[in-house]
Amino acid sequence: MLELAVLGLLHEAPLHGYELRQRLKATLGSFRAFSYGSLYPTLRRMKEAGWLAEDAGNADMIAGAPPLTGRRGKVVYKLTAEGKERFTELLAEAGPSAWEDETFGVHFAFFSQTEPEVRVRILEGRRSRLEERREGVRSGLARTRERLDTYTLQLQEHGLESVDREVRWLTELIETERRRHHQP
Amino acid sequence: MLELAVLGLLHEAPLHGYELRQRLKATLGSFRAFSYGSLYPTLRRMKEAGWLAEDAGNADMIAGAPPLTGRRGKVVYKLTAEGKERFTELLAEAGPSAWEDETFGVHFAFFSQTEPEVRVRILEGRRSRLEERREGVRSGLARTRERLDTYTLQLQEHGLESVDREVRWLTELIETERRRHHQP
DNA sequence: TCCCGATGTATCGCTCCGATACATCGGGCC
DNA sequence: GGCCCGATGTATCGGAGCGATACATCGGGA
Repeated sequence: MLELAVLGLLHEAPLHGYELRQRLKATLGSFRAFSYGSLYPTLRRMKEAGWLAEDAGNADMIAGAPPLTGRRGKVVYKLTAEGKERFTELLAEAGPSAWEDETFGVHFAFFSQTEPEVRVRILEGRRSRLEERREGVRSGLARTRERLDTYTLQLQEHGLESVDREVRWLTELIETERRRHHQP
Repeated sequence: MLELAVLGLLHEAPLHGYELRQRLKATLGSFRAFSYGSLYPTLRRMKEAGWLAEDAGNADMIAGAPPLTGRRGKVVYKLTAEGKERFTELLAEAGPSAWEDETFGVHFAFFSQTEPEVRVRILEGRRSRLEERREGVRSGLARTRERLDTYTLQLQEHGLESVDREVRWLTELIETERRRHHQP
């Protein structure tokens, strides 16, 4: 997952780790954070896989960096051609890997670079996923309602409403997509 | 986390792994699942820690189990005295460990066994946690709104509304708690 | 001058997930 | 009678991500 996010962000511009994380927070918002504990290992793995390269030209140099001391640290990453290819490849995926809880947000964040049909398929996939879950919870709730204490019940119902809300949100998005798609 | 959930469920009745998981799903609902991949190792760890014991008396025996074949499998777990103590101890905690994203739901699920003041403190802690996050997202959004594409924006705003909703929910719960608490 | 908070890179141990592997049991169907 | 399938049941493995932590530099304000 982080992989896709990194590819997406570096697709716009080369960045170093710290800034990457800032962008991650700004882009995914309350959806997900991604700590350095996953970021740096992921960057290493991706470099090894050949998706990215360290941009040796040091970022600080640009703004007339202080002449003394050979600048250490600040490793700037940029996408390689393979990295860009990989990004396109991942963006084209419209399976469960794109609409599960942990993944959907990241895919959605890069929807503006995603094919319209893929967008719709992901949104619909996500929606049916949630509808399934809603039915599961609903029926479980119907079966065990009387056995549950107030708090458990409250938790369940709040969860149910959250799911409902997301389903409605998705429905709106899907309709918007269809309108845009059918009369461009 | 799973630890608390297991303690809570076994506090009500002895269960075997499979049923434990069913209860986990039924109790936490859409909040969290906990797969076997975490459940069984956790059970082992907890047994080693002395919080649970395998109830040798086999569950199937009760309903006049088929006489042939020495019943294999079906390991029934029950709390030890130390386990019950540990549960009480965990229930009394009212720090961040009780109101973070991953933990709050589990703590909430066992609120009926939790001290009223602890309940309120956890609810309030959770609420300020969410309010903090909301402010973070809001200000980030204000700063970068024009730079974001439609989808990223949509994601942020949906996230913001979700947080808002949960804050409102918590506020209601807190008020209910206070009413109950002050005039019992 | 000194210290603090932001910037910056990096690792470690841990929890949890998803996939997978098995084995058994009861019921429905041909 | 025989077969298969879905529910019940126990268990492990690899991998992703998190939170804490360490450490170093830099700019600015007291």
